[in-house]
Amino acid sequence: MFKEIKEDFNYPEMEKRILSFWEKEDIFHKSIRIRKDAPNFIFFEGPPTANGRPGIHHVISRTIKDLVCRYKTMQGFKVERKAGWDTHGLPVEIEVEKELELDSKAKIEELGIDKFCDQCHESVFRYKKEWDDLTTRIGYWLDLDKAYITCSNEYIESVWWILSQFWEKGLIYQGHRIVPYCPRCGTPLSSHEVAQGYEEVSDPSVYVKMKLCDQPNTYFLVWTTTPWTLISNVALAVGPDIDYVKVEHKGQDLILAEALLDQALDGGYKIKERFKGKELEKLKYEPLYSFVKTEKSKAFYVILADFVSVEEGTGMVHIAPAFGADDYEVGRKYDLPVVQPVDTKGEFTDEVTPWKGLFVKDADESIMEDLKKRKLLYRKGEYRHTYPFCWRCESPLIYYARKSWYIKTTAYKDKLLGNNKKINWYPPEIGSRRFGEWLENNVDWALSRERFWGTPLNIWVCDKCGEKKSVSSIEELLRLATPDEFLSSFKKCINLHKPVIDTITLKCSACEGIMRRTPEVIDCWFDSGSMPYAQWHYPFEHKEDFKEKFPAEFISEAIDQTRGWFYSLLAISSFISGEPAYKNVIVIELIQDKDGFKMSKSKGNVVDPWEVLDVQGADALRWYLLSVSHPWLPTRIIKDAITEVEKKFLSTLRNTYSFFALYANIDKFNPGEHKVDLKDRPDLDRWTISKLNSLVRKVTSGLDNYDLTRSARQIQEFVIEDLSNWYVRRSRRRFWQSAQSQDKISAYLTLWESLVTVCKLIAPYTPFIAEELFQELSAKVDSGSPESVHLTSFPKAEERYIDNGLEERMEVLRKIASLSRAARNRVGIKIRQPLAEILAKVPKGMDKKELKSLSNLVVDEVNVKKISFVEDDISVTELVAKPNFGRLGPKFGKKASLIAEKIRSLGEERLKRFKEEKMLKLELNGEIVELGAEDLEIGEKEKEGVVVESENEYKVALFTTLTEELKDEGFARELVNKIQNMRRSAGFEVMDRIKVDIKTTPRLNRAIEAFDEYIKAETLAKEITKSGKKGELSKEWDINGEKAQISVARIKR
RNA sequence: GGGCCUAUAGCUCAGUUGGUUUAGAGCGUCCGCCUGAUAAGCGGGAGGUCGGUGGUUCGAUCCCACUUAGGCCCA
Repeated sequence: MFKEIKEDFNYPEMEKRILSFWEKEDIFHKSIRIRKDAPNFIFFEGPPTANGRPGIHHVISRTIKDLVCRYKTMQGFKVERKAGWDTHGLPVEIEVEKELELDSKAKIEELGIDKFCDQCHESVFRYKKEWDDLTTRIGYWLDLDKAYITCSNEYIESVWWILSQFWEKGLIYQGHRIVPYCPRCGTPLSSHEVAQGYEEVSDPSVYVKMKLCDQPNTYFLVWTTTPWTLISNVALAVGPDIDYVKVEHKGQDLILAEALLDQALDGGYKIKERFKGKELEKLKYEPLYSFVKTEKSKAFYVILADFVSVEEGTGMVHIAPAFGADDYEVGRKYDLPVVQPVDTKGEFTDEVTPWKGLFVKDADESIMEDLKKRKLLYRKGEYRHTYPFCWRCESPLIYYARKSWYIKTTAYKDKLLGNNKKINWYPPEIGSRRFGEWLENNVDWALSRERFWGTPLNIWVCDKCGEKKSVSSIEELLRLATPDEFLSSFKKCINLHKPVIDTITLKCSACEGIMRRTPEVIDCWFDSGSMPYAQWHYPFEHKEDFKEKFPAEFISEAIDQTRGWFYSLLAISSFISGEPAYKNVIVIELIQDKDGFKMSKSKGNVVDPWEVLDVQGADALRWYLLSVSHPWLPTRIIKDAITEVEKKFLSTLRNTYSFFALYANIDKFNPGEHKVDLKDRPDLDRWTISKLNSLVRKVTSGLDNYDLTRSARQIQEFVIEDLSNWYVRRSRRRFWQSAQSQDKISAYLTLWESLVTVCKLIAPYTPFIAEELFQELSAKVDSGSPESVHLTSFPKAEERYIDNGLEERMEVLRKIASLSRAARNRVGIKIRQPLAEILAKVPKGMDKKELKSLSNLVVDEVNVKKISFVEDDISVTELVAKPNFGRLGPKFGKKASLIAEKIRSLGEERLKRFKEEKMLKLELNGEIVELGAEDLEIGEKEKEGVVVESENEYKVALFTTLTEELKDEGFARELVNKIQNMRRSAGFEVMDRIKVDIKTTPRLNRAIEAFDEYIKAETLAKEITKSGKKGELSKEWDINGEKAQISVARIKR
């Protein structure tokens, strides 16, 4: 028996049942085990950070990963899926800082770095269970037990090894990095943190004069909004191609950009000279301040920079490399000194005598005062702009140079670009545009972070001679370590994290001094980018695993990873292995709320995945996410739309199965016991199987090209339109017939084969319903069937079953059926009333004989006696002409109405000719009148007794004249319908035999006599009497205008 | 501020890479059909200045420029 689907069917409940089946039978691992000798399909799991709750946006990436892995498994690959956890990084620290109410680095140090890191470690795993639950619930098959964890000693050791490889090649160096820095918290902020704290403020806007060395009474006019950085000025930048002028103004010569003259200067001026920016290069000027001893030859001259614009200021940009990223970059190019007389609290150092100890921004006023006194201040005002503030303490941030370690990725930029070209990006433009263009502008990777919870940078520096050592393994660390009490306790319990690792010192190989670890940890993107190696603890263990499982065939993450994981994987693998770490990548856009806004806790528009999973279920959510829009387009999550998906697709599939189960159970039909060759099945069945195989072909090629959405839509289209709405609907009577004919068996087999194949096609998408139906349709009835749909092979398209001509002809017929229904609809003749004939015009070139053989389907569907096909236009309409009075009136005056009458009476022939010639001559009382194209409109009118509907190349003419015979049949159909309704409302069983009594008019009686057998067969009636005696149920009806009292009663067997 | 993505019916999306006729689906809505898949199924109608403005062109939803809104990344 096939399980019939109950009315209270509940998706989440079904899914949970399937989950426990998978778990009990270990289907996931079986699916890998049965492929143990198969070729690998390598998948890398991008590690999520488990210190926050998983959201609905995680469901989409996990669904896509799961889908591809399941598909490839069914395609015959061994697909191992090792889970991973990203555990380090600033977000974790911030979370813990909040929990422990710490608001600065000093507070963390006060608490103890060891305690802080312990807390971070714990925090990272706090939500792991929730992640595991969600992962399992949505059906994402992942090896959670074998997960790699980025904060484990093994993982860190691999990362160290990778870092030491960079070091060996001289690709790690120390420089400065300009970071947004909070002087109160004493910490740099990540860009994410900075973005949270922009506010609009007023800052000073000052124009300062800087005197040229070699020209008397001549000044550069310079603009800035941060006067305090003028103390650290070392150069002036101009745009090489910008036009500059020297003007005479208030008794002095000033140099500035021509475009900004009127904006910058107060009052009149006279232009004395013009030059391009590049002509100014190397011109020396006198420094404003010299608190910091700087070699004069190395600074205080004009440099060229592309970032200079003429949008505001003077086109002369003041350069202080310690306080601006652009400044620093261009400073490196010109080898400018980094002057930084500001301490970590944001206060001037002792060198800056007048303002020492003052917070830099508080010195602005006084500095401007000083410049004014020295007559170097041209003008000051206010400037409104957005400026970043610390999200924690609201102090203004300053851009500040910090010592930082870099990886010289620019040294192998060409390799990165070349490797990027080897990656298939979905969609491709991410690879070529967003990612590719960004790679073109690659800058060295700022590796270090001045934080606590991260992989410690493996570089030790000698106190005495500055010698540096990059430690590549734990073994090497222990070998080189200074033997002391710290080392002995370290050996007992290896912990590579801060602060323990900082207690380990090394002997300097150069000078016998003591080497201490540089205090920084590394960017956590380096951790995750190392996963191809570190997940295997390579090269210390699993060398074979690594060799087999690199690079990944496929990864998929959200678009915010472009500069994150997508880059770090590429940057590390390009150096270590010379290849990209992944060959195919699906980039996912972010999930938005129902109004297209991004979800955020503060907006309160976050959708909890469990709300959906507990109501609509995982399959509905998965199908929604994949079918509704391409992963790389922003997808809105709308709960009602998920319900729609469930109703539309999943329920249609379920109903189709249910239909099969209902009749198969009645007939005790076992698909394994029957066989009908395809060539012996009716056209409709061969069409269905052809469509099915076409579908398999399309879906396979879509999935092979990672086009998941298109394939989903094609499956949906097949199930709803072809299988349910055409095959089942047109075949219902075949299942209903009582004899076990070959036709009936064909119908069963065709539907069964289609359903089983669909189960396999959707198994990667909606693994639960696929399993549920497969269990019933195959696992239970077929002893040779695998125990789970996920252990089967993906269907292969049987090309020999695909009959394009047949598919095309069916399309034509469906079109005709649809037009015929529209025609009936328009004249209000219901389907139950048979009509004599339709005449159908089909596109040229269609084989009318072949069409004819299929046409019984339409004859039945639209209830006509005959259908004829023609290629030429159907002559069931006639042309009619309508006079255009708007034109005729002015043109002919009084004669207009006469002409109009003539126009109306024009014959078909003349109108046709007019249509071609666009001109017409009429004779009017012996006078010839000439009419143009716009004087009359030509329309079409249906001939009497015919209704025409048309669309594009199709046209259908329905003949509506009713003969008495047709009326008889209409009555009979009407009676059958009423009797059936009565059977059901009386609660009779499907197979019950009945007797019918109809007391009615002579006209209806005639019809009953004519269709006696038909009525009895349709309603399972043994006899039809006319006594008027009431049965179990009696009712008065109006049958097409004839009164009738119908009674039904069961016949006891 | 810079780069990139998105915008088509009330809603969710196709499509237009190749320029011209009537821009298509589903849901919703209205009307109707079917009736042993029935708490199911089917059809039809209405609904669009293809985000806005300007340009190129004989002709633009599509190409170009600008612009608005949303998103991502970077400053």
